[in-house]
Amino acid sequence: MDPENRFDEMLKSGNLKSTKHRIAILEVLKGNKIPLSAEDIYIRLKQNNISISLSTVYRVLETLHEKDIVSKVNIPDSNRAVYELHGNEHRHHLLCVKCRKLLAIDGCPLEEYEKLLEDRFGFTVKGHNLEVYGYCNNCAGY
Amino acid sequence: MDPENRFDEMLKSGNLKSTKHRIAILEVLKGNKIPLSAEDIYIRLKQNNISISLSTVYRVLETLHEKDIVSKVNIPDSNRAVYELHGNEHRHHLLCVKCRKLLAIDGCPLEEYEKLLEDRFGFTVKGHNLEVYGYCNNCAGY
DNA sequence: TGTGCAAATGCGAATCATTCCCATTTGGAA
DNA sequence: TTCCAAATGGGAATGATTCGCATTTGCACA
Repeated sequence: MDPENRFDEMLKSGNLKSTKHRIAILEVLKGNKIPLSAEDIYIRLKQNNISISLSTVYRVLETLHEKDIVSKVNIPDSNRAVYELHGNEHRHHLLCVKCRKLLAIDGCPLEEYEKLLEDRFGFTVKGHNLEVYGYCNNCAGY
Repeated sequence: MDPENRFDEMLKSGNLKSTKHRIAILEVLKGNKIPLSAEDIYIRLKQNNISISLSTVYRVLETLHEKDIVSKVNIPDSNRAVYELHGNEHRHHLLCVKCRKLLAIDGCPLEEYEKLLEDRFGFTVKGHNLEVYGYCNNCAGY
């Protein structure tokens, strides 16, 4: 199945209309291994001569995030969020505080921990945010 | 040792001058088990007839955070930060997305995981942010 | 294949936590 | 007590994100 049809399916399964902007944003995300900010996406779309408003980029990302099509990553010590198409499994990232590079980590160490918290606190866990930061191997010497 | 002297010590050990505002902020934090936002602290100080500027509250919190006297907690899905006096060990929180209550969790499940990441990615881990969210036992039924 | 209407979008203004600027005040070393 | 770097006040600036509202568009149904 070609990518655009796959995106159509994803949108339909979330009861979302399939619009050229949503497809275009999904395509930008698909073309990047690194999570992108709303503005990054906006700029890439402009470069591809796609006319869109920054508000729309935010709205689309928010919508796609609600439908679990896109995941939202909060950058530590910053008020920026970045977004990525997620496969089915959720993941976390390593942020280099020097070069600001983000590395994706597959898997998540918190599954049993969440169960423990549910037992201990009578809490119904819906999710978590985890970002790990430090120095990447290029920046390790400071 | 009385609390004020203890705060003096904490400030001195971070090469910080001991000012009445810093002491007052530390006292507010000490009097609250729940992490407070800069504005929460500002309001409490005003209620105690302490004249202070909101900028100063932010600056003091930032400084105390840098010196590891206070820890900063980012609230998921919000651009607010809250602060608490931390004992020596770091901790995480459970956020109820309905009533917005924060529950402190003692301990941290990520110590070995960080070592694993260092080995796997050649990354020097400096820290992490982890917040878990869901429904507390009062809000569990939605 | 047209029609209608809810959903999506554009665009600029508004929000809101936080930071910045710079003039004034203050802690504490000497 | 003096003096200077550090701390503070207060208001403006920032910057990411959201909101309001008029306009456009996807698509279900006729």
